[in-house]
Amino acid sequence: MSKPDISNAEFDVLDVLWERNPASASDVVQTLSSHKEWHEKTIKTLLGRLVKKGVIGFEKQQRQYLYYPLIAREDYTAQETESFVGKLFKGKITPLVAGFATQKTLSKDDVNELKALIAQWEEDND
Amino acid sequence: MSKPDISNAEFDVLDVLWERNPASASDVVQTLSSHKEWHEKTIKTLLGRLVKKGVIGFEKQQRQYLYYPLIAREDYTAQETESFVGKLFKGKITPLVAGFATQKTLSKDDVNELKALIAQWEEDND
DNA sequence: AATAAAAGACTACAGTTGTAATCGAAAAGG
DNA sequence: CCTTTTCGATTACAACTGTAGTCTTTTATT
Repeated sequence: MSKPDISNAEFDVLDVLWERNPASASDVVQTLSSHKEWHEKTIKTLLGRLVKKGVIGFEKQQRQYLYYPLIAREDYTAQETESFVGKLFKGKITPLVAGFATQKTLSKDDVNELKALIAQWEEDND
Repeated sequence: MSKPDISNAEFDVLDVLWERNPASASDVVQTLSSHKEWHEKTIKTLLGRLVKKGVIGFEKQQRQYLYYPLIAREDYTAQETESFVGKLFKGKITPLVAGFATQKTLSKDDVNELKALIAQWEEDND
């Protein structure tokens, strides 16, 4: 049951499928062509690897395959976030946010969103 | 000038040096022995790789080397955080915190710390 | 002094990753 | 029908990783 490791390149492909699903290999190639200079073959390889890892599935449509994700983006991000925060911040988000704040400068909107989030939390558990 | 990639195993070694520095190879072996079942040779290899990557340095003390980090943990975490948040949350921390909150449940203390952080921010930039 | 233990250097080796090229079958074009 | 294009499948191949083992040189030990 261990989460299959998804490499960086694989992630970019998977991310396309999370946005637009199902999609054929050439759909993915098209979508990625705007911001990546990857050869078509490279993308096909990555799709194949994701299939082998059980991260995405496909169904044949005539000769082409239509691919789709087998895991939800939220689940993936939740897991990754947990391990990331665990690894670098002893599992606490506050220092992450603090560090982020000092370096990236939060916008007023960001801060308001955070406040709203906290207010919501306090309303839920009091 | 590209930040050298630090692998997971390498990170664990580096993390020891961030806590206790300078340290000899056997110091690191000792420290890691409590929570990792790594062979001494493995750790030596990792130290060597970190040196080659320019992530840590050392100075000879008689026959042994004393290793020390060449990059600050804060700098490393800042960079990693930025790329992590950029990759998974379009660069916004709020959704990260939100996702974290729904899954990991924040403690009252966590929330208070966040509030303090925000209050501080608002005081600084108003 | 002879030998064993210990340190770092070098070597090993399979699995993963990035980045494709080639191969065989099928479909589309002429 | 024969040729070219297009799919997916298979193969390639070097760099990076995890995980040590061997070699050489020192320094303890007996």
